[in-house]
Amino acid sequence: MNNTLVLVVEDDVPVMNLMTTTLKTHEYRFLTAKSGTEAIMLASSHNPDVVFLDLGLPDIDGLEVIKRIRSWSNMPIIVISARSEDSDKIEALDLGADDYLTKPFSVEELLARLRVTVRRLSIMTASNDSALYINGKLKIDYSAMCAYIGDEELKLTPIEYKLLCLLAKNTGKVLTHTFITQNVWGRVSESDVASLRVFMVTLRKKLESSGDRNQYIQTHVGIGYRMLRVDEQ
Amino acid sequence: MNNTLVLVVEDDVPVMNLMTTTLKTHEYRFLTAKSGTEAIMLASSHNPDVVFLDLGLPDIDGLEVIKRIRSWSNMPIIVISARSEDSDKIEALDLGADDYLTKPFSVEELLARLRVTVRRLSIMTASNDSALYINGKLKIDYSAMCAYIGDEELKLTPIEYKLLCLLAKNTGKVLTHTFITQNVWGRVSESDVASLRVFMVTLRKKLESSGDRNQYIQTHVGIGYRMLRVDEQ
DNA sequence: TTCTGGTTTTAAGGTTGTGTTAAGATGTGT
DNA sequence: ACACATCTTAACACAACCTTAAAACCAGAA
Repeated sequence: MNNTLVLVVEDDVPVMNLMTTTLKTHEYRFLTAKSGTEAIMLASSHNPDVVFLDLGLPDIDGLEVIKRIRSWSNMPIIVISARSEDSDKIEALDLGADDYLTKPFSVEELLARLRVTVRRLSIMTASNDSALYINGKLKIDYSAMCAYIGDEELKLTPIEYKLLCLLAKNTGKVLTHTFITQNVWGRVSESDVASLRVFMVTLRKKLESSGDRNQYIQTHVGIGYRMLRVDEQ
Repeated sequence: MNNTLVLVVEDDVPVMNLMTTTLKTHEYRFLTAKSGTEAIMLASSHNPDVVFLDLGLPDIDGLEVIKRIRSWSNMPIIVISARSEDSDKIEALDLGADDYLTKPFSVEELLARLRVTVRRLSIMTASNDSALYINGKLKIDYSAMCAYIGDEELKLTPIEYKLLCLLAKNTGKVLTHTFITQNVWGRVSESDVASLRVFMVTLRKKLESSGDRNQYIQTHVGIGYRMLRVDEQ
């Protein structure tokens, strides 16, 4: 079973079908978008592992889609385009695309390049992430998606958990409001910052439960929040 | 100045020259190998950032070179080959190549794909590293958005922090009042210069806390301010 | 010395940002 | 449809921060 989630952005229905059936037969999970705005929304809300992006979209230019996604994420983007000029390739690659295939493309090559990308992702995550995060009494088991204070499991909602992980993975760094909302909600609107504040309250309360009086999360006025490394106690 | 080291593996001298002169003009550092065995030796001894690999080599098959390198390293390998069959591409990519260009290739595209690879490398390493400014006891961790005197963290307000960074990034240079206010407030009004003075007071006070008697910030009457480089003490 | 222009320092509003609560909206599973 | 959990939104008190003004200070020049 393959767990990779691919976002396919393509407005031409036959091509789209070709890609999705290919992905399906090779047991990839996938999402589809027929326009740039839809693509950006899905990319932010579902955080796919890879994006297949056609440049010729009905609404926004594909290059603009790359730019928007790159403003908040480094997710791999494989461009699949009918434009075969060198200048098009170079522009897309320099804007942040990871690969560029020209139509008509070979399905087998597409799959091979997808495998390259997935392989690279696994190398990156394997080397950087460890499954267990420990800071003071706080523990996070990423693979189990659980957090603990001491031995007691925290009952966190999905957003609270995401928020805690984001802070934990950046322990010591100040994260701006917009960075946080982009990574948690995948968008930035004023109201998200208000929500963020509410979540910080509940998250802090839960962290302080079980009599743990450590100050894990620090506020930076006008900027954002930071998770502190805490001494054992 | 570009610090990326590229290993170019190619037995055809004209093509080799094309690549090396291209790399030279774009200020990449590079090594060259004309055979598979030489390539493997150089790859292991110099640990290049990227490998350009021609598949048609006199001694070992290029695919074998990929296999050997992948047995101990994940360094990016960009294959450049005369074989344009899909099956060749797929085999190379599945053996561990990161990209595949067919000859004759566009120099500009090669450079663009090199930039993609370098960018990806920097993303992988940048996540943990933090850009650090050090001057006497003063430290600024830009990625964490924190400043320290010795080991003690300074509690700076947003404007104070911006101001300190601006001065630090221009250590040794005198910055005019208007330059500073433009960069901190994004506008220039008379009152901002008054505010600037107040901020200089508080900033200096915070820098002098913890008994650090270094004079970091110098006043230039009628002009502006300057951050001085300070001796260790 | 006194004056002058620029700077430092202090302190008092005024503005903005944050924590907190609670009610309403949304979603999910039964 | 219902109950339940979760999320969003709005409101408000409080804290942090910024601006402004005014006084003290410190040259150098008359």
